[in-house]
Amino acid sequence: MPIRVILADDHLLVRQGLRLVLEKEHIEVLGEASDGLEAIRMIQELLPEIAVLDLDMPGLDGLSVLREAARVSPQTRTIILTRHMEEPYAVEALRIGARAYVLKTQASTDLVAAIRHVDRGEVYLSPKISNAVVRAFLTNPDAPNGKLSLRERQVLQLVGEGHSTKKIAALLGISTKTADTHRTKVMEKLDIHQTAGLVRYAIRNGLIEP
Amino acid sequence: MPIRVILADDHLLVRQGLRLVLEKEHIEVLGEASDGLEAIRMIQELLPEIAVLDLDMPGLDGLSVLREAARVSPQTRTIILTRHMEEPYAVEALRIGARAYVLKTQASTDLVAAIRHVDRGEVYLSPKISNAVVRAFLTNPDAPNGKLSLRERQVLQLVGEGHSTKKIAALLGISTKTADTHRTKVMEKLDIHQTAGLVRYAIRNGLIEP
DNA sequence: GCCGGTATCGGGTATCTTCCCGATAAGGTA
DNA sequence: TACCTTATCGGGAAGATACCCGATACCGGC
Repeated sequence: MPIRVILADDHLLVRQGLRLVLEKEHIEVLGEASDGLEAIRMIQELLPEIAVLDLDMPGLDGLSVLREAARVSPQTRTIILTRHMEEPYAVEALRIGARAYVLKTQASTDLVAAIRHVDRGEVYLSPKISNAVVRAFLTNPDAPNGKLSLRERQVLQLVGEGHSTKKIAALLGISTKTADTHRTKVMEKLDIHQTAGLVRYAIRNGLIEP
Repeated sequence: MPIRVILADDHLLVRQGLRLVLEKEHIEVLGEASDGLEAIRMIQELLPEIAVLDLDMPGLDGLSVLREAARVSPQTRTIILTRHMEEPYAVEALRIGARAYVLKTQASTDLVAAIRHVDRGEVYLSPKISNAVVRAFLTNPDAPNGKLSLRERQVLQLVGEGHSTKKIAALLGISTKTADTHRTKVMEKLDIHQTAGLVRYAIRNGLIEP
């Protein structure tokens, strides 16, 4: 039986290319998602062995999807696919439970290798990231980088994308008041007190694109 | 004789996926470049009919490659492949001489269509970008970037810096209502309708720092 | 001399933001 | 067990935003 995966990346062109790569290797692509929420729905419905998640997606980023995916389909293993070489991302991803971290700058064989390793229950890291991650784990076993909680980062990202609090609440499936609380918490923690400042912070920290 | 192209994108994984897509369509991929300088060397050596260039590349971005490519191989036609949907990028690219502008969020058939159109000497734009670009050309045939008046740019900059309308009015020595009118005008002209979007626009256009 | 763009100002309103106050529950840590 | 963080939800209020309507005035181009 072939390995069954879903692909989540906001670029259709990239998804279709990856699908060809994987199908050539007899890896079955059950579905494609263009944003985080769609990815979660798809994982919940299709229960794939493996989910390949882009780190930069509108609405919900890969790390947030990761956490939610573990809830709706614990047997699904996740692979983070990204252009970020900074190890904080990788460390955070692994901490949350990702089984592999693959750089988009690597060859497609790297993704295939990651899928095969993860399918066998192993953890896989792109060669270029390995050293940095191991070092990061050794030097700093706990304490990530951010003062913000995961939920707060999600809300911040959506604020940066221009969504209203009500819209954010709808996207995350929580009440407007809760979304507002998260937003307020973010402002308090960062000591930033207008939308414009939040947007600039989100851009500086790579949560969104300018 | 098949169409001969080179691919320039800093993500190997993406390049390899695209290569499969194109080869399936009997488009020959002469070479792949992972940065702007490599792309130029490759264009100079291989003289492809078409060069597919990512806009975000380390070292030299797609637009700069565009200019240089026209010098070293005038017969090579260029296609910009990007994740940016903002029309300023597209307008600038076309101004410099790109023959097509394809979004990564579109289907791979879109890139294939672009290559075929460009090979026939035509210009191709991703459907989602077309309207915006046409509008930009019609409403403003010249004028580099200045759709906004001086006063409007001042207000936009102050908005981006996080000031309230009242504060902006005070800083500029005008009434709150006037400042509000300018702000509204900016939103209308740019077709952006939340503060977050204005901030990102201001950053993209160098009005403020992230 | 008319038209378009810029700049100035105002009333009004629906929505959103920012910040108070409060609460419950789950989870890990000391 | 006691404590803290996180996440959830609510009422209320003051201010800001987004957009609707209107107006006057200057300036430059055709």
